[in-house]
Amino acid sequence: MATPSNHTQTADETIHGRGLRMTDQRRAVYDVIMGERDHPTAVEVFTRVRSKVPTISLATVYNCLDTLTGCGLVKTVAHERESARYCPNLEEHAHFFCEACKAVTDLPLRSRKKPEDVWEFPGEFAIASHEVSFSGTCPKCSAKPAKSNKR
Amino acid sequence: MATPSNHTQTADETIHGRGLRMTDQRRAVYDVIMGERDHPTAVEVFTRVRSKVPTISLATVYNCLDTLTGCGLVKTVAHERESARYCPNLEEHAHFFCEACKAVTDLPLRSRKKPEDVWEFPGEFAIASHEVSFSGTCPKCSAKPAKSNKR
DNA sequence: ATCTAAATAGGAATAATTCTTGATAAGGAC
DNA sequence: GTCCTTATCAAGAATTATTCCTATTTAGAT
Repeated sequence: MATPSNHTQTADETIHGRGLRMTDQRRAVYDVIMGERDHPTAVEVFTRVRSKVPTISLATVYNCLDTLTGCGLVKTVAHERESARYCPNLEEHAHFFCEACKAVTDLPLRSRKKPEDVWEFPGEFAIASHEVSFSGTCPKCSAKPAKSNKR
Repeated sequence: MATPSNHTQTADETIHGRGLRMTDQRRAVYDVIMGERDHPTAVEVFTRVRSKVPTISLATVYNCLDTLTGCGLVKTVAHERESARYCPNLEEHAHFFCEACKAVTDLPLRSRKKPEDVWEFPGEFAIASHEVSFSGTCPKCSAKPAKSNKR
């Protein structure tokens, strides 16, 4: 029982449940994503993981991210044509992308609301998933005196 | 006044309004997108436009698409990490991507509904735009006896 | 300790898009 | 109409993110 870390335990179980192994690389990638909840890109994950596992390759980071998302431990966030980002929040939520500071904020679903209530489906569509992203200016950047961004 | 075509006129005006020219290439690209409302990719547009302007290059198609979206005549549709698609529907709407037949369907906003009502914004976010995409199976594909897709 | 399949590192390959550059063309000044 | 300026174009090179390939390593089972 020697100080078991709470979430890693469950992740181990999930991975083993799929007949896969929790390797150092996978754990390090998972810990990076759980650690800073700032939606890093694969390259950002790579950079951070290197401090723990200096020999890891970018390809392995991509592999680990695939495995983790395949197991449902991490979610991929796509926004326009930018690099994919990774998110540890498994609750249903949307994302806000600040055009000024590039920060990504999670937007939880309001209680009792469903995305299907807002758009009209012309027929019997079977919804498997959805992705919602807002862009604009976040509170922090709105407050600032315009931030020398444009120009 | 000799038989003015309805939408092209407005597009011309919009483009001229920005100090740009309505060239053969731009018109051809615009007409392709307005013609078949099936959300083609840049390469698909390129292929179709070639029948009208056989010397056009893919780079020019990309340039024209940029110009048209910049003028607000066409909208870009991003879905996961796939090629961008282009859409002539300027009304606020979401998209449904059928995983079986790859068709993209426009989903109009229900009246008096707003996407902001569904997700919670933790602070004063200034929303400039949003993109919403659903994936799953469209009515046509749901009806079929499973379609030999997987496998 | 040995064996087998999974996983990794590293680099090559791919796909979509953007950039660069010299040539072409359109609209306005004269 | 001719000249000039600037926008636009075509073609291919370059870039970026991601995936693929393969020999080597490793974990877990026997």
